[in-house]
Amino acid sequence: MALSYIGEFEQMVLLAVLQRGDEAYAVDVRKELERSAQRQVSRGALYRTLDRLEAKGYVDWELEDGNPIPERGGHPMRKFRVTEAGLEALRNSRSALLKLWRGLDAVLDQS
Amino acid sequence: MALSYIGEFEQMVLLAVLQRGDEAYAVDVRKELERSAQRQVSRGALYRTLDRLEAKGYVDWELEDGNPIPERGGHPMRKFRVTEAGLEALRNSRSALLKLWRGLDAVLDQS
DNA sequence: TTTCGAGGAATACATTGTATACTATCGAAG
DNA sequence: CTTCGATAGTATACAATGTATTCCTCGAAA
Repeated sequence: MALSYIGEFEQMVLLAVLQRGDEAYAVDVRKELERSAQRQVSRGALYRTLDRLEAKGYVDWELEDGNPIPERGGHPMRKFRVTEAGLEALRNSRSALLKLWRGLDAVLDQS
Repeated sequence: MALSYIGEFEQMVLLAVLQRGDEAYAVDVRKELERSAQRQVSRGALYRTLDRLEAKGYVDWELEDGNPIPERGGHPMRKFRVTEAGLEALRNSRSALLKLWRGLDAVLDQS
């Protein structure tokens, strides 16, 4: 199981974490996903995927530093970050897709 | 199961079929994949995926017209083609990824 | 007619995708 | 200080996808 496979949803979650920069709380990541991918994301689906990405070493997280207590109730919020390994995986996927898209713009571009 | 999900490998297989144009025999598709995605693809994996794509209506195929018999033994070769629904699915995936990549070039570009 | 190579199908199992239900914790209402 | 509701996260369960291994079938060469 050398280079573990990265699924499509995992890829999108990683990207959404990156997009959020310093504000990569699960809730924000979910909003980013629904906005960009135009699809519903259940909380369970997201947390499950984040856990798996963590197990692969593609993300890590810390409890927020500044204001330790979330706005209102609930568990302490985790702030996610993409690791170097995660970046590497993203680069690989992207590289492959770019190659496969090459020359197909006429068919794939939606105007 | 309204808009059925399209996995990453399915997406790549669709793209490889497109890339091959009129020569989209399974064998060629496999070569295209290994070349672009830099990864091994077992025959079983490919045929399984092609079958699923067919079940979703994303590809169809016909037995080759010109020379009806393969070069040497074996089953008749199937020539695959991406359907309009398949193109639609590809456009959706691509659109989502392009959105998620936006602004991350500095991190994602591998030189 | 036996062997061999090529294309494909069947089987089996691991990994991912996804929803639903559950737990815990805080602020506010009473 | 007890209850309620909202919020953040966890657990469980199952469907869909990813992937390899094995088997089958057909011609051609020997």
